[in-house]
Amino acid sequence: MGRVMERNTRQRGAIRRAFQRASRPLSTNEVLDLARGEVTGLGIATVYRNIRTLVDEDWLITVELPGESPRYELQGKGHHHHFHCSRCDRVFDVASCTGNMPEMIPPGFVLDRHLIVLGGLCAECASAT
Amino acid sequence: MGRVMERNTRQRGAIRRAFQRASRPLSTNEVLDLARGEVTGLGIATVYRNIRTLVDEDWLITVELPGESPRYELQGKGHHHHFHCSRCDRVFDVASCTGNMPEMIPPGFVLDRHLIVLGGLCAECASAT
DNA sequence: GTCGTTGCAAAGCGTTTGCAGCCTA
DNA sequence: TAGGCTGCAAACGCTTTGCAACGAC
Repeated sequence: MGRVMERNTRQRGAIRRAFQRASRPLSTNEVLDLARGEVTGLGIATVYRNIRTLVDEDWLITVELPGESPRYELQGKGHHHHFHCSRCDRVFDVASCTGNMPEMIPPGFVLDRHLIVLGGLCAECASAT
Repeated sequence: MGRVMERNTRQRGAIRRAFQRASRPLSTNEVLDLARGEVTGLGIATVYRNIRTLVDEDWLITVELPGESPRYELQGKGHHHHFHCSRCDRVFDVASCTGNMPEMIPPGFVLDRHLIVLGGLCAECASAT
């Protein structure tokens, strides 16, 4: 019994800070770029391993998007959805939810989750047109 | 100029029929399994190549789901969304749409698409519990 | 000193591509 | 018969894993 102590390495600290500073979900490569600002030579395998660990311990949640590699963001933001910018490829949080999902399902089906992904241009890319 | 004639091979015919008979979006492997019923020895590369061709000529549309490999279905079904069964992994069409997406986006963002994915158990899996 | 963690390189896995032979038109 | 199409195997890109060295506690 008893969980093994988790160690605080420079790498793990840099990865955690990348998420804490970001206001949006990050991809593995975005984390690698951000964390390399602190830890040069940081390996991609270390980023993958730490993200998995942080998801396992519920510090991060996985944000799955259609046709995209997963993003990750801090746990505890409550129910929300996401917006994917087709120009810069970044993902942003969207606060509200339209509700009335249950009306949409066929008879006999049991609904236990729903996901909404919006797409288009983020404010930055839209104004840069 | 002028497009090159497309040939009707046994393989392509079997792949087309798999989609015509299915009432739901199919994955590459589902297509392989179904089409192999007609064409033994059918190669997976042929399935990938034909699906790509059929999407390019708008005979099929791509159904992208978060964290899943893409499914494909016949073009021309109009606006609808999808339900993913977490037990059998099959995907089903869902007819209606809740609307009021535009209200959800942050200021400055330009919305050009939205996607809703419902999840849970399909009628078959739910009744088999 | 222990043993969790890291970087590197190799292994996996699903998808794509090169190629020689096949087969439709 | 031309050239699009197919099956096989190799190549790809992304993610995971094996391993010896490293370093947090």
